[in-house]
Amino acid sequence: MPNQNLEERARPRSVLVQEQLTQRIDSGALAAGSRLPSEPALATELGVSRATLREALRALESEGLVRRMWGAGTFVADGRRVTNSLDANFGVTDAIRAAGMQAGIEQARHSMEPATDSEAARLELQPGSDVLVVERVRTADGKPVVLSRDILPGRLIAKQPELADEMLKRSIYEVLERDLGVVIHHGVASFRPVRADVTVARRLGVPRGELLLAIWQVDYSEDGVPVLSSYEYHLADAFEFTVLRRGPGRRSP
Amino acid sequence: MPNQNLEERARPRSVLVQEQLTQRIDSGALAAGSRLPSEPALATELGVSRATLREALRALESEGLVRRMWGAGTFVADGRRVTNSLDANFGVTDAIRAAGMQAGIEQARHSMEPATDSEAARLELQPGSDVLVVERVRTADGKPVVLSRDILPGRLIAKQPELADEMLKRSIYEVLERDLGVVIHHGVASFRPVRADVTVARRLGVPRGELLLAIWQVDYSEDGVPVLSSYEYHLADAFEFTVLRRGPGRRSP
DNA sequence: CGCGGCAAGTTGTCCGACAAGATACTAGGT
DNA sequence: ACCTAGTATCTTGTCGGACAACTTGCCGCG
Repeated sequence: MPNQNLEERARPRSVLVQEQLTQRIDSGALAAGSRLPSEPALATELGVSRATLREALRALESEGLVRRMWGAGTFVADGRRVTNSLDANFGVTDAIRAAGMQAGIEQARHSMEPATDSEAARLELQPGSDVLVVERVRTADGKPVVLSRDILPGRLIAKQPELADEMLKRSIYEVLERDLGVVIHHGVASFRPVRADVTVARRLGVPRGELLLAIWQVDYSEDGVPVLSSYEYHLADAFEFTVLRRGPGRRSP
Repeated sequence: MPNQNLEERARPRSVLVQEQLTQRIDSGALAAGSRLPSEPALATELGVSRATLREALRALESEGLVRRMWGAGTFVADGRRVTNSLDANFGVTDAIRAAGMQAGIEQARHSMEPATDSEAARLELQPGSDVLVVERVRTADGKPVVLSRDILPGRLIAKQPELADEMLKRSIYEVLERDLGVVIHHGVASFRPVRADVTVARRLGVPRGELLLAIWQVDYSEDGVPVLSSYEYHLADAFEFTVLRRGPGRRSP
C-alpha cells in the first residue's frame, strides 16, 4: 500500500519553485511578455540549483505559461489566461465565483445507496457497494443555474459520516481536500447539449425543453483512483465554457 | 524580428527525448502502469545525459503521461488516453477520424474579403485587412455533421493563393503545417449549446431548431501570433466531446 | 512465524563546466 | 557620415559526476 501522508508530505523542491513562479505570473509580478531573469540569477534568487530551476521551467513551458528561446531568454507567455476555463476551474463553485457571482446551494440532499453496475464500473468499485449520492441545485446570485448529482465511494466518508452534511453547504472538492486529504489530480469530462426534461426543468425552474449543457465526468486522485463521478445540467446561458487546447506540436510525417 | 526558420530548426534534445518517450507510450511499447527503466539506464539507452532525460520526464509528468515516485521509480500513468478529446484532437477532421468514420467535405467555398472589426481584433490585424474566409460542411461517412467557417489573415497565403483551393479539400491545419510551415501551438475554444437557425439548418440538412453545439475558437502559432479564427456548428449527436481537466494541485490556503 | 533493521536501488538535488544560439556593440571600410 | 561585418557577451542547452532523501525487499534475529 503506498505511503500517503495526509499531513506534511515532503514535496520536491522543483515543484515548490514551479508553484512560486506560477504565483508570480498569476499575481502579475511577472508581466506577460516580459523576460524572466537569467537562469543562474533566478536560481540564486530562489535558492536552488540551476538544474532544479530548469525542471520547474520545463514544467511551466509544458503548461504554456512561459516560452524559452535558446540563447535569448525565457519569457512569460502572452498569457491570455482564460478566466472560466473548463480546464482550470474545477467544480461549479469555482466557475460561478470566477464569473464574479455569488455561489449558493439549494434543494440539497444526500443519501447512501448501493451503486448501480455502471456507476460501480466508473468508480472501479464492487457492484452493489455503497456510494454517497449528493444532489444539489447550484445558484449564481440566487438564480438556479446548475443541477448536479455527485457520486462518491462510501468508504471515503465511512469514518466521518457527518461530512456528507458538509457537502450540502460547501464545494465537494473543498471537503475532499480539506477534510479528507484527497487531492484531485485530473478528471475526464464529457458534455453534449440536451433539452431539459420535465424533472430537470422543474428543479431548475425553467420551461420544459429549455437548452441545457449536460456534463458528466470522473475525477481521479493523485494515486489514479477514481473518487468522484458527477452529472451536471447547466443552463445554456449561465456560463460561457472555455477550453485551452494545447497544440499537437509537429505531427509525425 | 525573431528568427523563425521554416525548415530544419535545431530542436533541443530534451524535446526529442520527450517525443520518443511519448511515442513509446502511445504505441504501447511502454504499457500503462509499468515501470520505466531507471533514469541512468534510460539516459544511457537514449544517448543523453540524465539531466536532459529528467527535463523530458518532467514535461511528460506535467502532461500527465507518467507519474514519478521518489525512491520508487517512474511509472506510465494508468493512461485512460481519451480518444476524442477536445484537448488533443485539433480540428474536425481528426475528430471524425478518431471516431472511426470517413471525413469528407461538401459545399466548400472560399473568398477574400476585408475583416470585420471584431474579426480583426480577434486576429490582431488592422481593421479592414483582407482575410481568407473558408466555409465548409464536414461529413462523417457522407452525412453532414459540422458547418464550419474559418478565417485566416490574408497575408498568410499572399504568396501562394492556390493554397486556398487546397483548404477546400483538406484539413486547414494540415495545409497550415505542411505547405505554410505554420505549427499551431495552442488555441482557446469556447462553446455553448444553440438551436439551429434557418440558414444553418438548411446547410446541415436538419430541421430548424435542431440541437447544436456552437464552438468558436482562435488558434495561435508558436510565436503567439493568432493565425486562425473559426466558428463551428456541430450536430449534438455527431460526437461525444471530452475534455481532460488537469487538477488544480493543492490549493493555496 | 513475526518483526525489525539493513542494504540495494531509485529519484531529487547540487556543482561546475562547456557548447550552441541570439543579441548588442564595435571596428573597419565605403 | 553611414553601412557592414565581425566580435564580445549574454542567454539557454547539455554534460558528467557526486551526494542526499526516500522506497522497497531481503535477511537475520527474537
